[in-house]
Amino acid sequence: MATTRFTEATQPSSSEFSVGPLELRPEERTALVEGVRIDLTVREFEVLAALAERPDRVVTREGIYDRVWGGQMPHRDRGVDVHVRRLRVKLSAAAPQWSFVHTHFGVGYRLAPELSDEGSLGQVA
Amino acid sequence: MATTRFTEATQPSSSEFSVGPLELRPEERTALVEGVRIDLTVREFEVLAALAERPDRVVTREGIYDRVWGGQMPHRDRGVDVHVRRLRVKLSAAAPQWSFVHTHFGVGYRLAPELSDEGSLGQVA
DNA sequence: CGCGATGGTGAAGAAGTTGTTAAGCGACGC
DNA sequence: GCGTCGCTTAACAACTTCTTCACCATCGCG
Repeated sequence: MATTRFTEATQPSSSEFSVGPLELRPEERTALVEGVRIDLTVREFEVLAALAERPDRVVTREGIYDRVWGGQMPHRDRGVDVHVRRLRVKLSAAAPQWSFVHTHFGVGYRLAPELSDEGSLGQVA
Repeated sequence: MATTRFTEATQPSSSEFSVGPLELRPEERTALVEGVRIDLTVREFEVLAALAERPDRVVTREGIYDRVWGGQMPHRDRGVDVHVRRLRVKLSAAAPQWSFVHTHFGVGYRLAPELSDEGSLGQVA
């Protein structure tokens, strides 16, 4: 990757962690895919973080809600869904060959970086 | 697909348990056979859980119904049967050499992982 | 062996969930 | 004060799952 080298200067804050090609920097509320920074809003980042804290685990909507907004999720609230969508849009824009967030019908979402089968091919129409 | 390694991070929730090669994670409504996730719907998982809670015991349809749907099973209801079937399909798809759910005619079902006799034979298409 | 009862199977429609888009609002910076 | 940005909410479309039904296979019993 053509990441500019900051010989030392770049001290990783203790809290940052990564899941596959995804790197999270909670202190900066910043995420990187394969080294490329993606611009997430605060909410988007929080949702991502909620999922990233339990990679490959299904996190319920309630769990995400509580982790991001705090408290009980109002019945039929769609906030989580909408933010997950925007997250997906940004993630796939930054790394089209990867799929990260998987839906578990009736339960919630799961974060797991997976290479889409069309990875080597040009790309979907 | 490229299986991503989740080095550690994944801390097991306290409630998960297993029966033979089968692992259940109630919080996530997720089941694994020999470590491989199988995609079960919520109902399917609940039925499996109802059986898994009493391994090798015959659980009556009424028992399963009450555990999954709650309340008295309507006379001649076939819901349990239908879901058991779909469960079987998915289980055997994930682990063809195993048979898990056994029918007890006139009574109910029993969960017991058993190696099918053709396990060693190469009968794979 | 024949019959009634029970379970297996496949399919269609109903019900429930999620995807997607856009409008309304408030906060912020200029 | 105005324009921009992000969050929330609503509405509709698309999709998945559940339920129900019909029909066939199998079981148990006389």
